[in-house]
Amino acid sequence: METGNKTTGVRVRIVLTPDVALGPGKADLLEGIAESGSIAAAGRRMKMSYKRAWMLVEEMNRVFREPLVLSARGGSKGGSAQLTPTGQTVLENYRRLQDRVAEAGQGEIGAIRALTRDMSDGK
Amino acid sequence: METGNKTTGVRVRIVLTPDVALGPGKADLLEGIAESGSIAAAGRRMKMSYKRAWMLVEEMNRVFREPLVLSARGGSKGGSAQLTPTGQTVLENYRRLQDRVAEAGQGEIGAIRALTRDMSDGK
DNA sequence: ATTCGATATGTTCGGCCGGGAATATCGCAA
DNA sequence: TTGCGATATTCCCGGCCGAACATATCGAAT
Repeated sequence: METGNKTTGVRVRIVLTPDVALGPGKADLLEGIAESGSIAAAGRRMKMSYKRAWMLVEEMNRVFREPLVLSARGGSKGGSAQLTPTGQTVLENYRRLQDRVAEAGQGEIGAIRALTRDMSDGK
Repeated sequence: METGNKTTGVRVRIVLTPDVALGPGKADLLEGIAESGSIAAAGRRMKMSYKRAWMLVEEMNRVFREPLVLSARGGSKGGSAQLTPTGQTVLENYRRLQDRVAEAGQGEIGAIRALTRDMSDGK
């Protein structure tokens, strides 16, 4: 289905500035916006408050040279949001990064997981 | 110098259980313990309170089948700590994972960074 | 003009996470 | 046997983060 699961596997974060990073959360948010055409809907989908979703979008739009998300107020639907070409590029590259990481690191990840205690056996 | 820098590049976290993960922080802590032979010293080195360092160690020792760190109280130096073979294996695999991720993802990471606004020149 | 739903933004409030201090315990060495 | 330094553990407290409310604003459609 979709990637970037939180409760298992590996998570990748690109540290862009000392206090701004791009990880699974923002990537999923971008994807949700692209699919739903709305910041609010994307936020609801991942059980995130609109305020927080909007703050993440605002943060992303700040750190990149061009905004990743364009939003519009008003209209028949009340408003809308969509990814810019830059936003699509960032999302695509992040998803590809996730895939490559999962593949390139499967040996090490497996080696580490094999040493963990829970699940795998009964309990 | 050393790996696993926090303020730049990419960070990898292996989610082991819904609320326990292995990331750069714990890896650096393991490395510090291996080098200093002390939880307290490793914590000081990375400006982390002893309490927090000890809690992280305790957490790691719990999620893995065998402890990653063995600690001893008393003695001429007051006490000591060292990595078990399992601990060394985990640390080695994590470091190798970091390297592989950095290499395998350099294209995507570069593509994303190239779109950011700040510091792209030397600095 | 009124309605509607989403964007945009401020404010408040509670939880919880981590730091710091305090305390106990251990074992070797002097 | 006393001292030392690190491990082990508890308690308190302030700060920060996010949730939840509360508004304000916009624009197309009715």
